[in-house]
Amino acid sequence: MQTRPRRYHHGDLRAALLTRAEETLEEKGPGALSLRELARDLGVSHAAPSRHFKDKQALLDALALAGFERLLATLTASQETAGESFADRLGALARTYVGFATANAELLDLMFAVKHDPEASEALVKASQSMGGLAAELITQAQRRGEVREGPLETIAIPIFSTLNGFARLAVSVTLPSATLDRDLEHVIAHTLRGCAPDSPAPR
Amino acid sequence: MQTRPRRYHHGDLRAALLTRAEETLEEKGPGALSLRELARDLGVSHAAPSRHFKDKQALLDALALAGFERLLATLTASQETAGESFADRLGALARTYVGFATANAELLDLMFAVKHDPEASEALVKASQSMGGLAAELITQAQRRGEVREGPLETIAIPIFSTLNGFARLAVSVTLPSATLDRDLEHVIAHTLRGCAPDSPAPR
DNA sequence: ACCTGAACACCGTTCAAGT
DNA sequence: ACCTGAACACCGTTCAAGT
Repeated sequence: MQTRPRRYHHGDLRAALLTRAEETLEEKGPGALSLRELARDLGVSHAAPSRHFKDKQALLDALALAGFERLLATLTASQETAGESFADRLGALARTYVGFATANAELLDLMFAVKHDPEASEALVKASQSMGGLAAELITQAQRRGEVREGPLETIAIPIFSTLNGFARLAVSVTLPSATLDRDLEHVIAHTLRGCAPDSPAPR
Repeated sequence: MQTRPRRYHHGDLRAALLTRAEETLEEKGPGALSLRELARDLGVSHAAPSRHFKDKQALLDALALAGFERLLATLTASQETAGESFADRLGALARTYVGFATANAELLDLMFAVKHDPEASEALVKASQSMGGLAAELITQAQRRGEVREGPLETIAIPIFSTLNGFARLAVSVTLPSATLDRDLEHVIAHTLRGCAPDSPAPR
């Protein structure tokens, strides 16, 4: 009765699992994520997912990795439409980062979770380091423009990224009231800019 | 054959559950935390924990709450032995915070987890806000001493706490290499101090 | 190559019943 | 008041077997 032959079950179980998993992750939290339920939702047997992910943890790792890739792409795009000044670029980065965090709260939690499979960790470390690379670009460029103080990269990049990621995660946890979130973010950006400013030129 | 009569099972199941839960949390991660195994470890029936925690989540919430209380106590103590200057006090706070984070990685994850029971959340929000109170004290005092720029409290406290908590969580996740952790923390402290410094007095 | 079905050992939660 | 034992509905994982 099917007009077109149905392919395997509907094409790409692996991708379908990831998509559906991320939906239920964000909707119902990580505790409610069950391989069996995923399989049920997609109309395959409960053992089918094991063909694509050896483990439940393997699926979570894949989810986290995809999250890093998406975040990195969004951050990179934010830099392309931003102005030239460090203030503009940092602002764009921060707002994009926090936007991603609030829209993907559980996913962000997963991405920075303490525990991962040792082998998947490698890919995850690499992915999170690409974000460090992006921050490095931003800063060295701003240093060349004289908008950021001189000094080894990591003495500036790590504090900035700590602040950004820290604020994003506070925003997403119960800690910060969401009513003042936008305003608070602007304070964080302003504060960060202060900390990056070059030493005021000797007055004369 | 017991020389002394055994009390109920050994006194305080609730406390015993929390203690044991935190041990296995830090040892084997949150996924390995099972109420049934906890009960087995303590030699009670698998249904016994439900007398003290209506839920698995309730136990996790209690764990998080205890974590906040312990962290707050440690931070408060760190201020009592620290010097008078803002640099000293902030440094002591930061080192203590990061020390707690690395020693209690999984617990910190739990404390700032996205999802909690609505009713437990209230207590958790209150607990995390006491930390805000501690930061507030630190800053207003430093403002009075002229070591921190003027301005509404939240424009300084939120950025500081974001940085602190952000660094602590990066340190604990896969993101930062542990080899340079101490050095990186000092950079973060120095950077934060810069961002808090009062405007340089008008030269004359 | 990809999936199924049955099986195994484990969960969390509930509830009558015991002391 | 605090705990037990059985029961229920659910897991993740494995493995022979099917196509």
